[in-house]
Amino acid sequence: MTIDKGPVVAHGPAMIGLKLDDRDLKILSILSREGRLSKADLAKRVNLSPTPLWERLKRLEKAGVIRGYSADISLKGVAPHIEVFVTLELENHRAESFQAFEQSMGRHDEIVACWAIGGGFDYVLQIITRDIDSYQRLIDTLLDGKVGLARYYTYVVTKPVKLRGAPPLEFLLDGARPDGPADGSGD
Amino acid sequence: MTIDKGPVVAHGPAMIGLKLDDRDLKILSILSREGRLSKADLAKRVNLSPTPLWERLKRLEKAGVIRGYSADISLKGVAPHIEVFVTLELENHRAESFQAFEQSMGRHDEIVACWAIGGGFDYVLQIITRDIDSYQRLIDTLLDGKVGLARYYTYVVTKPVKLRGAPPLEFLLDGARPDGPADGSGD
DNA sequence: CTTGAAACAAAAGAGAA
DNA sequence: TTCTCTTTTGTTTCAAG
Repeated sequence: MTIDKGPVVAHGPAMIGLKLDDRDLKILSILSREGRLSKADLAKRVNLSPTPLWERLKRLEKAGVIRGYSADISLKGVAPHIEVFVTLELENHRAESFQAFEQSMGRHDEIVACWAIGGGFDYVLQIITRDIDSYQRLIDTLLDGKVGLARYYTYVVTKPVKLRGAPPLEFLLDGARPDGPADGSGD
Repeated sequence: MTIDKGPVVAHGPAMIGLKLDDRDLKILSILSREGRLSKADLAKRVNLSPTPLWERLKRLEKAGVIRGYSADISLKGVAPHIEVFVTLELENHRAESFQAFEQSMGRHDEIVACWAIGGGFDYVLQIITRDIDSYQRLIDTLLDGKVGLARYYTYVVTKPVKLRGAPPLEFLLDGARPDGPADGSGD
């Protein structure tokens, strides 16, 4: 059975040179932490009336800067689970191997994220699964498949130290600041 | 169609003892992908009228199962940036070293996430920064501080293969399935 | 769980600065 | 243009059954 879980990666529309002013920044910054804030309240927080805010939002969403919204689910107190990071290397570096591997990523819900990387390994995987046992079964599945794994290292998360940051918008968009004071509030 | 898996009893450090039925699961699953869906629409999608849905949602939010909502920001085409994973080990493993290190995580917006891990390293860091140069400056800051880094490995992301998805709720909450059919409905 | 009503938010338009 | 103001439609929340 192949479940189409869809998109392995949803690239935003290839867009270029969208200009974001300070208010856009603030909007993004607020929404990245309070994704369900009403547009009216958001407008107040950035000193705008609803309509202009609404237009900015639409622009940001259309441009793919805001890719979507999501609820932050905590498994704590809901189900036993472990979180694991894996760095791994493929046996061979032919394009078809990469492709086969990357497609297999989409077929496992337990693999919640995957990045291709440089620096001694080919991929980093973030996995959430029930326990070590089902983690090992997942790895075995990957090993058994046509995907050739040369080696992999397992890092079990013992404690989340810092969770869920938004990208450092102010820092990235405002060249100079060493470590942005994320908030220009006081409007 | 609704698959009846029977209620699952939540457990964890806080021992909440929250019972999640199939509909709660579906609600979580939908909201984790469409975090700004209106409650009215969500109600329709799970065959409920607004009020009971509203009560379930409130219960889930109060219990901390839904921790919050956030907008997914994509910087593609908006700002130059690189994403980096770092595995690192501290020089010494005294409690105060860990504590100092973990506090320093909170002081840098570029460090978007950090996990304590077992397996040869102490931490995994996920970093988003402007370029290699500012990445290196960040590392230097950590090296200069009282936080003693014994060694660290840098993995620059070359391609996001699978973007952070929801935790595999159905899989975690429903014992046996190897790879859950994420959806129990044809609504 | 349903109805239904009052309070509130979203979306779109007319027009002023 | 970009914002404010206004209207219509739809959503949220809660009381009562």
